[in-house]
Amino acid sequence: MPAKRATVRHLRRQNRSVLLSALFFDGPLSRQELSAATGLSPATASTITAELLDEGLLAEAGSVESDGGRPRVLLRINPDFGRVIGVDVGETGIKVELFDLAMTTLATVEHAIAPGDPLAVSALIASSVRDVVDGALDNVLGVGIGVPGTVEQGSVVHAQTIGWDAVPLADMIRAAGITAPLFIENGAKTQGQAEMWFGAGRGASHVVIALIGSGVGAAVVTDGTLYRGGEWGHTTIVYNGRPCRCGSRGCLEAYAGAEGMLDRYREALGHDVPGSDEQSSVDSLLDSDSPIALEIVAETVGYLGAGIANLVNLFNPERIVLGGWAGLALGARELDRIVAATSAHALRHPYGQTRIELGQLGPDAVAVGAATLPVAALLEAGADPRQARVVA
Amino acid sequence: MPAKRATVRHLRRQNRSVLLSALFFDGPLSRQELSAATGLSPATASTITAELLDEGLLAEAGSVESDGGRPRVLLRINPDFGRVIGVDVGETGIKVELFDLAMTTLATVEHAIAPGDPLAVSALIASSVRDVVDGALDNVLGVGIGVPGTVEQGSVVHAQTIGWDAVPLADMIRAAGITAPLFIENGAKTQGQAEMWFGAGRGASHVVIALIGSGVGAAVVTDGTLYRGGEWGHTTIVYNGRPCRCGSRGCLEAYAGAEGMLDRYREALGHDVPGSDEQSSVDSLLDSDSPIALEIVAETVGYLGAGIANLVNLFNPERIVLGGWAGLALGARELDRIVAATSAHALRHPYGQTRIELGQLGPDAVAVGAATLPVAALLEAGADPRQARVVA
DNA sequence: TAGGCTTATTTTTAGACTCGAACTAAGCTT
DNA sequence: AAGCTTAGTTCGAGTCTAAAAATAAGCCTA
Repeated sequence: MPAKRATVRHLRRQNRSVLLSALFFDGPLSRQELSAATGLSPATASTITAELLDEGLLAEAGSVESDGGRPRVLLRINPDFGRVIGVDVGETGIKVELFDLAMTTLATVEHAIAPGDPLAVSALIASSVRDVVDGALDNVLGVGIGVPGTVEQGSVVHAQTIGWDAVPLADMIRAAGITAPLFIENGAKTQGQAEMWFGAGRGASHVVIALIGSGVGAAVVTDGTLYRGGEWGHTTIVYNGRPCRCGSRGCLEAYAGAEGMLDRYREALGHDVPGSDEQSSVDSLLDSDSPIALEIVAETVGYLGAGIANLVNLFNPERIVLGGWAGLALGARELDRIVAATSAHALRHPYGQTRIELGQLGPDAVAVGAATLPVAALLEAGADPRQARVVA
Repeated sequence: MPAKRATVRHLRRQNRSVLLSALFFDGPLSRQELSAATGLSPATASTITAELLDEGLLAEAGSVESDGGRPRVLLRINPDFGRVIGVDVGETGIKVELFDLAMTTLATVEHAIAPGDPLAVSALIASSVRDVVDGALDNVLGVGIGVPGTVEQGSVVHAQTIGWDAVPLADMIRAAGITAPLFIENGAKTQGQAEMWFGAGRGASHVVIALIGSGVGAAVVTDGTLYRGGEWGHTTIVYNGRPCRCGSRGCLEAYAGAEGMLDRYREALGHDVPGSDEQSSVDSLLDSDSPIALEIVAETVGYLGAGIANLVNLFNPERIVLGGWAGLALGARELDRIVAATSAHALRHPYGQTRIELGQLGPDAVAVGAATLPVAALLEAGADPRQARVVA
């Protein structure tokens, strides 16, 4: 039942959408190039661009001389048509960033948060949003918010690690006076979206972005669209294995997550791991030459390889992107062995079609990815003229 | 980059498609009901049905009297517009079935095959297709073929269990004189498709169909569309566990597949399992009251639950359909315990949104599912009039 | 410096399509 | 038989894309 009736208006929306997307992703293009890139006739490309220019969504971006012929006028998305905001709600703090439509960072604000107080957090988000736009909220096309948990109907958040249970975040932020459209999504997915648009996922359409931090998550892209689920970390990989904080046993996260890795290290050592915080502890583990540390790292690589192999077998991706702070730290030193471990566990055929790469964006990508949500909505709706704001 | 330009012609195709789909899935409908069901205006519903009636794709199906008003004329897909054929290529034999567009079985042919001889099999498929239509090949809209392996570009088959490596099956069948359009797909997926259209998956749009036979596979439906991959059986569930026939260790299949289950039973018993074939051996295991058998079954339920939980966590389906001959045999006796084991391993939240059910179709569903492939193509393309055959 | 040439856009025109409104068809009730 | 009710069709308006023709804007050459 996904098929939906189409009316003549949908045509224009759809074609506006492909045209806008072509411009967003493939930089400034002339009308002619646009026509070629989208498959639209030059006539249609022309009328649509005229419309979009008129609405202020597009802007001219110089022209390219030719050797004997009318020069092409380049067009691009007008970066100043509106602003988008990305919010990264982490386990210990929030980060709010303001972007223009070229995704250039214009302002950033960070605050620490205490766990378990959604009301305070939503108020903090609202005030930070106001700070970052300096009061000019009417120019904001939307606010994307990445949260460390699952999101229902785009508005209700369940985030165990910060003690949120069925928090109606969208309503709360609106109640705090933010009227711009809100887009709430799992942080792993916003980070995955960022890698897809601007990082290691560019150009591919079947990708798994594996995110390894304190916990373990994954974002799955199939046929170019980001998939909803993705609780890869709580996939059983050792039946009846180590207890996991989720209540089950033998989850991948309990072995390959930073916390699980350090727990195992601690047990093997018989004492605490050096390092002031989790991140430096992981570094010290990875950099240690002691046999115990080497063994723990080798084991981790093995478990991670098996976990990645599961993704390869299930999703048959053309690319696997290894990200997350712990994933990047481990991958920077051990990528070859991770690849080998994956190969040992995966089916030959899907494995032969995939490539494992390191993520290109740091964990800050959560906010960028969150900010892409309103942009994606804009591109997808073809910036429906019926919703377009009048630009004075 | 998935977005594609739209022309005014696509409109009609799309609307023909939704209208045809409504009729296919929701039985005979009047034009008025069609208009309501599809969202099309009565005018458009009328002109499109007129067109389709004219082309022979639709037929009238009586009328419904009303209390004081013009009676509604019911329309349905003309079952005799064309025939479709479903082929089930199994590990020991093939089955070829002929259907009309109401998916009524009109003829069936079965043959045994020897493994490792693609040429003979393709010739056998071709001759069986000819047999089943009694020479009337020009009436056939398409032949769907379910194979026990992976399919590339819809034509090249890799099927380890019958010794096929990169077999260009489509070309071979065409070379054997079958000119009808061919649709080749993994058998687990065709079976899943059958459950979606006619079985336990009806009406849902996020479903995982778990198929447990000698081996283990899954078909994943997201947002109403069947996903490509799905090598669930070779997902690591016991790190460094039992060797699997795929070459890796600890795969789910080595524990929850019929073969793996019987292997473990055999080891525990210390001697062979009673039963003339795999299927009867499984029955005897499931029906036995011996402590060893009970223990093996309980273990299997546990592994299977963990495997299903992985699917729940990863895909967040609204429904899990347990199928395959061994899955049905096990599920018929142990569904409650399978549900409990799944619950023990899955995250509470996605688990709360899912329901586990038994498949409603037997393993014969492979052929039916295969036959749905050309039907799906017909519905999806809206039976493009430019491709429609002229019906004398 | 004026034509000619080349390439890029815009205008014009034709054709396809959906929708709303008016209209016709086909039954039942009184 | 007139009126009522519901089903389906026809017509006109409006939207949209594509192909073709026209125009714009440069370079090159004589």
